[in-house]
Amino acid sequence: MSPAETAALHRLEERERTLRRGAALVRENDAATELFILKRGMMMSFVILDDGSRQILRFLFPGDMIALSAIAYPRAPESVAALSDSVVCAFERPLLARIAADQPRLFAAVVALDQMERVALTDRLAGLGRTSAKARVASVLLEVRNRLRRLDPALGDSFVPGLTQEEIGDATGLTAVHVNRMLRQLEEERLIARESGRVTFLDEARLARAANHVDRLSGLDLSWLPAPTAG
Amino acid sequence: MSPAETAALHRLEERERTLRRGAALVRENDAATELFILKRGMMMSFVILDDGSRQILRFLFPGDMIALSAIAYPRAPESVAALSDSVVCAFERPLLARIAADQPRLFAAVVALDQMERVALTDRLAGLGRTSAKARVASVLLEVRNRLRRLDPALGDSFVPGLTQEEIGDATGLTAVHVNRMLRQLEEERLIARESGRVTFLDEARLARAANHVDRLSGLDLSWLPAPTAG
DNA sequence: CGTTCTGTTGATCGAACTCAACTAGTGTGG
DNA sequence: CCACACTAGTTGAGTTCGATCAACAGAACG
Repeated sequence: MSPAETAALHRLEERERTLRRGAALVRENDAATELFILKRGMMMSFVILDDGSRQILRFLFPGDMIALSAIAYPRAPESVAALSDSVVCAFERPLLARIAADQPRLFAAVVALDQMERVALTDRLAGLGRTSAKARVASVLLEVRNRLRRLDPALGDSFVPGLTQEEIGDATGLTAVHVNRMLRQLEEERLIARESGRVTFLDEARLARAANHVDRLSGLDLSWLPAPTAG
Repeated sequence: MSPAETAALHRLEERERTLRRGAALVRENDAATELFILKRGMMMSFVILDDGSRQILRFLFPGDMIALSAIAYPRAPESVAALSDSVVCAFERPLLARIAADQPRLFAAVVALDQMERVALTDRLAGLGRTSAKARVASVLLEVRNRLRRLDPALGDSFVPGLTQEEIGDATGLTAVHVNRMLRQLEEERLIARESGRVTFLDEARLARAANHVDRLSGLDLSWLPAPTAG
């Protein structure tokens, strides 16, 4: 990465904001002039339907870009709230425009990251449409563990998801009661173990199979991007 | 739009390819070096799960960009096939890179379009997770009509979806049998009428309510984009 | 030290699936 | 030109998965 690109990235991270668990960062239909990068903690984006039910669209981890849809929409299409105490960096829309103009390679990388998220979204869509409740719950566990491990490569088979069963339900389109039964079933089948909020994968291969899990980790390919611009 | 931008757009549309109904354009895991713009016809992107079931991720209409995920992934994460006889324009990845570098404003517009599609995807996700079978079927009908109307503003309440009930089922996570029953129910409730493949909306307001439909048409906001570059 | 949140468990209900049979339209090859 | 096959749609009967309702236990918390 060139010095100019590094500088541009740092400019995005000047203004920090702290959020407590449960706090809202963006509300649906808010005017969308700000974008964010999650610095620390875990957040979620979601929508509330007419009948009051909630669908969690995405879990957010440090490094994730929040509210990129502000590129196209004047109002936020989804809400964002903190699942744990979190820190975000806020920046204004025009700053991104300047990057698009001055640092095309950097902007293309942002777009590429967004594509990865889009693919994750389609995987989730396929899961919701076509897999069993047990598979969806297993899938959330795998996703969270994998994201956490990207932050701490030393993380093994044991971790604390930091999600309530209701939150897992809202992500998978299930009720909290049924999530509970599915977790219990995964436990009975010796795929996972649980103790006070901590989950341990006992047989990850079998769990991945039960979840219909597709591994997309096979490295990105950004080689086709334009060469770095000078200075 | 500046002349240079127009020229760049035309360069994307030099190579045309024709597809018959049912023909595959991209297969999951294909090497992804090409991108496409749909010129005429209707297509779909989908994935096939381990158990053989299909989840349709997105219906594609003229003007839509196909396989933008090639920006990030070396292999296609989803398949694309023609729902009717179609024409696409193919171009190579590096051509998009050149646009990113030389026409930042144009590239940002591409990104904005992609965001719109991302939002549509999240709306679909919420529908799959949290709405009834009837709502999902109604939602597909509304979506297809609205997209068709964007191409032909004269289109009224009567149209030919050009989808089989099985395809509607694969888009909504339902079986073809149940889609049939839901269509019949919408008919009995006098929300729609059907005759030999043609669908007529009898009470669009009530249909939209039944579908939990969110209208995102409220204009885009691209005003913050950088100024056009010279020539 | 009550109140609230989260998790657990049982009983019952209902939406959507599965399986099966049948019809109508559309080719299509002999 | 017809017989056969194939696709798409329709309908009924029975089953199942996950929702709903309800009750309670423990932890967290002000």
